[in-house]
Amino acid sequence: MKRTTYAGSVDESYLGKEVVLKGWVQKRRDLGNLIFIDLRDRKGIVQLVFSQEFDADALASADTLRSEYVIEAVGKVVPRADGAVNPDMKTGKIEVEVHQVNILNKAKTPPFYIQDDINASDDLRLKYRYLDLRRPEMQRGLLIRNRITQAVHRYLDSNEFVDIETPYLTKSTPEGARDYLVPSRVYPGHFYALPQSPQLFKQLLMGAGFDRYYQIARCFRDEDLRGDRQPEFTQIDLEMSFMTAKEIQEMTEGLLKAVMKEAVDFELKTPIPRITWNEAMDRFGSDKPDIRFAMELHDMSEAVKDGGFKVFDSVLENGGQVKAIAVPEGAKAYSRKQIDAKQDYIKRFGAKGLAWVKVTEDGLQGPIAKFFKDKTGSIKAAAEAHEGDLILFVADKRKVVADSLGYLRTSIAKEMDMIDKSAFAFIWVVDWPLFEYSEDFERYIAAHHPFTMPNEEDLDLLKTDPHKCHAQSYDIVLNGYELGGGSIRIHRRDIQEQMFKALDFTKEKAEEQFGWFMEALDYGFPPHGGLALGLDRFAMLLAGKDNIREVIAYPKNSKASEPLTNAPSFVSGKQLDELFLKPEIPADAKVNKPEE
RNA sequence: GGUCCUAUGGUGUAGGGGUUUAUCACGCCUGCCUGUCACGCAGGAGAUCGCCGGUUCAAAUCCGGCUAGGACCGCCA
Repeated sequence: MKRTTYAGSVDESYLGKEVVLKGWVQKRRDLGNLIFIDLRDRKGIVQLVFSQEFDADALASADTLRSEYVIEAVGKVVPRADGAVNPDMKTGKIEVEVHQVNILNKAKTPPFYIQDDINASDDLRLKYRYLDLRRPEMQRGLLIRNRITQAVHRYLDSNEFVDIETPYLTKSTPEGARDYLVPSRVYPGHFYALPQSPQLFKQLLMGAGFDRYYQIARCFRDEDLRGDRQPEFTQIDLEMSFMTAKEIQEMTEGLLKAVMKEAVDFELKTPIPRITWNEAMDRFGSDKPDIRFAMELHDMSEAVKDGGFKVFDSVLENGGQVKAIAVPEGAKAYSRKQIDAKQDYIKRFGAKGLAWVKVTEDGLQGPIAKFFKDKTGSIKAAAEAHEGDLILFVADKRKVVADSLGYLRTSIAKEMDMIDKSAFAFIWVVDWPLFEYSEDFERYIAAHHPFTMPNEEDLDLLKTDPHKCHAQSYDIVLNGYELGGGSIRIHRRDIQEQMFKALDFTKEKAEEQFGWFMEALDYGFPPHGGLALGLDRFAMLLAGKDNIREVIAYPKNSKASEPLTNAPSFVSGKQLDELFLKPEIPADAKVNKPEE
């Protein structure tokens, strides 16, 4: 029997017609000689009715049906009686009088309900991911993801972009994240690496003359996981020749506009606002500011200077900053205990403390208020605070101040419900530093990546004082998440060589690692640049989720394993022998995963 | 590598040394029921309270270790 339509698609246009439906039993309501079955497929749910009046055999069969049985049902679509209409259901005005039903497969009772708003653990959901994915909410997320990628293909195709695949088995390169390695059977002791991104391959495609490339590409980074980070993730990867940073951003805005329209029917206004990296750090304490709410950081140096509060004074004398945010109506909302908890939290960013005052009708109140009795007006003005507000101060080095207040800003905004959850607030963060100092490596590393073009006016600095250079790079930020980033790339060998030099590469090391790439720059390489968007994060944000696992069909758990297949796993000695591998596992190493 | 939180029938939970035969809800099973849609009613089954050890006359409960999961810091060019 051929399915005539989806269960969830049956509507009044089918009235009087015979339909063949296939799907899962969502729910059985057995009233004796009258049985209702909610039949579910990916389009929704329709009510089946079984009665002797339609077919006695079908009624008998319906009695044996259980949740999640897979069935096919033949019946007539009829209107429901006046009192039996269910206004909460899309298909609530009709039902299907079944005169034939076949069980296609039985089902065990699932470990959790196949419905939205379950609170089963993530572990259980991942182990039975195929059941989790039956839930409409999960299907909705994957369908939004699908609409995004379909819109991307359409928009880019209509703008002359060429979809080209790049290798997954490629060369390990220094810098950046830890690589996933794949041993070579043919070359003992040699390894491929899974790509952290198609970066150099897409640049070479510019060298090849394709001038507009895109790929929805999987990327791999062997680092610890977070809610917005998986070891394998998907980028919408773009690269363009002969375009300025501004032109690339405009092309991206066109893409975002198309995606927002098609995926969630949101009218994105362009141009998207731009902010420099410096301004983002100063005003929001973050390089990925959430601009759905204000509560910006304010420099309090002048207002608190010479107040006699030693903590502030000594920080300022040592070239640090005193900055603050004013929490609207925060004086009542935050108890001393809650402020202390915030203080404990920001210590992880290096903050030594969190100073605060409450703005009341009698002036400032709080442990440090006594230092600023005659400065109430200037403090209120500097912090843009009003009566009833709570002013939170952090005094420290620039980065500590930014991290701490940036965190406080977003966490308090969430707690105080200051965020419009229906908003999609995009912003470009431009003019990034070219380098950042790594405490770990005790040297400068590329802030974006080593192929990023410095600002034209900084090209001389690259030779003399490279670490002051800013870059022609840009991030696109959505609701406080780094949605994507890109840059104009270096297309001249001399600049690329200077870049490696600034990164403390010896000439030999640069040649060994990237000689193959730099040689390409010698053969008429066009100016070019591009950008990559994180598809998982994009889908997460458009689906209104707070974890990218919710929009990935088969994600890893937070310990980088996959409970469904139980990957990673041990392999046979034969497999290891073929690859010339011999694991040496320290006695204290954790080697077993659950259920091994 | 570090910090914090969690672990009790299939699922989610209550219980924080002995009034426990471990609470409740949903689910599951059996029976009844012709207008349900969170169907209803009656009955029933289902848990060695994550694992190991310690304290104690007595441990689901207190302590230690381990394991697993989650969040965060580091890490993520």
